[in-house]
Amino acid sequence: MTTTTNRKGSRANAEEHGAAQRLRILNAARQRFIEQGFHAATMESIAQLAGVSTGLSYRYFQNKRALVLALIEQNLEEDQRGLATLPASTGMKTFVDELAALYESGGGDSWNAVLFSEITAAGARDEEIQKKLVEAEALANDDFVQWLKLRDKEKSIKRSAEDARVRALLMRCLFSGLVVRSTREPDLDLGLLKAMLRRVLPLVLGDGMDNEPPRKKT
Amino acid sequence: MTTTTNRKGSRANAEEHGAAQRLRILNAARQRFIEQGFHAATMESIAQLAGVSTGLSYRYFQNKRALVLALIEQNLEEDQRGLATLPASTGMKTFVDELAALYESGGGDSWNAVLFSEITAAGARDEEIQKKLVEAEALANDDFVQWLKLRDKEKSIKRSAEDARVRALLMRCLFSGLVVRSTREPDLDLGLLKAMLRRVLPLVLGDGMDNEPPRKKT
Amino acid sequence: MTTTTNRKGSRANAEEHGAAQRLRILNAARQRFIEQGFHAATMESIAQLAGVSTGLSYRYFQNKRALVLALIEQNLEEDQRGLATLPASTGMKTFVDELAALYESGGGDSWNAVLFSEITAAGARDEEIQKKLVEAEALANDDFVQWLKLRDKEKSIKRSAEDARVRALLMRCLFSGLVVRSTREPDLDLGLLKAMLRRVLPLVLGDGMDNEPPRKKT
Amino acid sequence: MTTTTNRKGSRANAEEHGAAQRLRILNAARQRFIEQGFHAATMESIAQLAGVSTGLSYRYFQNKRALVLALIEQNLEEDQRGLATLPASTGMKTFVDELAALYESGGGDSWNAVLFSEITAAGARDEEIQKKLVEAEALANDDFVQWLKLRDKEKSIKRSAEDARVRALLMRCLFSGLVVRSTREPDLDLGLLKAMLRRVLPLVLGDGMDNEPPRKKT
DNA sequence: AATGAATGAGCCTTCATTCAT
DNA sequence: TATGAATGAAGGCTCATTCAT
Repeated sequence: MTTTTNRKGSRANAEEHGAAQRLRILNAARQRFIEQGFHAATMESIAQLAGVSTGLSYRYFQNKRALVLALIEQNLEEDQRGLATLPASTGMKTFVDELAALYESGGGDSWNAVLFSEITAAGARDEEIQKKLVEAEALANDDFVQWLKLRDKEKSIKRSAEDARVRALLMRCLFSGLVVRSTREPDLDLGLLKAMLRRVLPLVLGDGMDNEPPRKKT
Repeated sequence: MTTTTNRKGSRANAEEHGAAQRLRILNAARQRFIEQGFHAATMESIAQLAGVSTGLSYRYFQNKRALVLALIEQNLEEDQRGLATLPASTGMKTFVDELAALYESGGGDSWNAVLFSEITAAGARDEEIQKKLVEAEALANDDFVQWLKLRDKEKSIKRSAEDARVRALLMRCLFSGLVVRSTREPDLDLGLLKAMLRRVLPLVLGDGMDNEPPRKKT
Repeated sequence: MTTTTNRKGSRANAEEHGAAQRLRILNAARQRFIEQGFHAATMESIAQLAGVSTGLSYRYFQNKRALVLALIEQNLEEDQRGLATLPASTGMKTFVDELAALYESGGGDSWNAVLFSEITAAGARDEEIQKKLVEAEALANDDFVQWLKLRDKEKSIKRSAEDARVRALLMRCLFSGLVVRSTREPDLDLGLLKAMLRRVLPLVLGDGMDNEPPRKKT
Repeated sequence: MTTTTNRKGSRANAEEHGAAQRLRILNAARQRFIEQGFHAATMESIAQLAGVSTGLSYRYFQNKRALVLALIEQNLEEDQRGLATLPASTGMKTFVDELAALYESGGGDSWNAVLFSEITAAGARDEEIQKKLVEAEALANDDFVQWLKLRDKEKSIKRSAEDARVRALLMRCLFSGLVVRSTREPDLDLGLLKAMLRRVLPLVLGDGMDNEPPRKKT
């Protein structure tokens, strides 16, 4: 217990406390949504898991939907953090292993397969969620494009700006596809998966690739 | 009131009638699930759209969940029908165009993006749905593997049995990924999408590919 | 139990049944609103009193507010029925007695003092209720103006059209005032009340009144 | 922070401060009750408007109901103040204009039409409120009776003691009726209203009136 | 086979009130 | 005196499912 003697400290503590509460509720929501889905998870069970009263949850989140919006943000932040700490020199082998691990664990945390589908579905029925979702995806995509460009530069590979966007798109499709498939083909042979990844990831990472073929106009 | 003269005819008519009713209810459910999601769509609105009473719906489907199970089956059948009529000689250009169209339309009918996510999410909370889903995916996957093998044979390409499975897996990941992304990146530049597909589809179709690299043991 | 042999009869019964249900719920609502007020009366207690389930109430009334709207209509209808059966020849003595009785009983049924205030207050916070209320009042006012004119005609009294409106307004103010006062001065000496009425009602009924003074422009 | 040098001064300051706080809270409650009604107005919004914390409100008023009780008192005091400053010589014209203005403004402040109905309704559900309300009405009535008597004396009119009570009752009924009608007939033609008042107010003020008719026994 | 009225459990949300600081 | 975080009970409303007809 930090005891502070001045108001500023006290207020800072209150803010910290509030942020911590908020996070606990949000994490509880994440867990319950994953376990039971958005509709089946009740606000009461979320509050209970967070160790607060139902009413208090509504001080931190306007309503149940606001939890989804906050989760989207949280996911984006975690993605960005993850990418920021991924060395540009990361080799294919690492990707193969990490993607396989992702598959095996059902999408990890921020890409949890069930949550991913729940949020996608929720977006279809709620304009605000959809808007937030599209925005977050765009930002995440930009981040990955930047990462690819940085990687090219480090490896002294010259490629067109569009090329990075094409590769990022492929990566994101693969990624999303893997996440979804992890629930629909949970018993997939990981060896098969890795073989697939080893075949397709070079297209994403671009190592030793020929110059991309010319793009046709739409 | 249709008057039938013999019992057999009458029963046959009745069965036909019943099957038609069932189908109308199922289609209504599909439409409502797509429009409003599984939870928001009420049994009453589904029955209304189908032109029957609420009570009658329960003669054809034991409960709301049964509608999801039936939809999974319906999707599988439509996939199978689609693959059965897809010539083994189909070239990459066709695939590129069809996948782009799929993206643009949000996943078409049996792969409707919203329904797809709804069902994925539903599977996470319902063992029976999950079981059915996994089964259907396995069958659909086998079908595609067969199609690839047939294609290789027609083109007189010799490949290992596993190679087809690897390529099928890639295709399914791509497919699922595209469906999901169509809701999360609805404004994606279709030219970019096609460029991506032109780059990756050769890996699936295997035309002009080098021999696949040796697979490591898991 | 009336047994009907044809569909029409059956449907008619269903409609009758529905109307009866609706009425029972509405009357239950009236009673509970009077006893407990609009906010304190719960939908459950209303349904219970009506002998139906909570859910069924919502088949007949979209929401709690709709009960208020229906009550306003019901009140208007009862007022109109009451006025329609009030002989134009009704003398002052009858009015005095009836108004005193009204006071003593707290406003009777359609003018129940508590309900009256509840609805007035509700109107202040709900535009739709307010609109309905104003409409109903205007209609009720017109009715009373007509009644006064009819009375004048029967008594062969010639008065300006505006005169009837002035007297109707006075009557309505008195009426509303009495209703409200019946809760705020419940122990009022009825003799005093009657004395007051005997003094002011001639102005309303116009018997033996001088010609009204000329009206100034606003 | 005001620094006071002696205890007495300090306590006096504190008391003043407390009274001011109390008044600010009460006025905030009045405003919110008028805007939103008794139930819709939350203690938090009242405190906020008063510029104090929720918890502090409970130091000045035991609970939400206590605010209503205090408002009834406040209204009574304002009425008494108003009457005390109303010259006994006030003529009918002034009354007509002031009552019309009252109508137009929805009852002014202490007789605000919405608050008036809210409080009336609240009294029906709460014995303590009802008691206070009846008491306040009796006092206000007495005041008006006194005022009428004073007026008679100034005009050297001799009337029975009961006569003043009859006229006071009429006035209060008119008053209450006008207040209520101002919400139920907000678009009333003010000319009509004034015509009505000019006709009925002589009965209240008693100027040039014949001796009242003999009163019958109840 | 067909209807749709009826049920009732359950969820989201609000808010008067309390209390640790 | 003052704060505002926290509680928790309760209410409006929905909807899957049943059942009398």
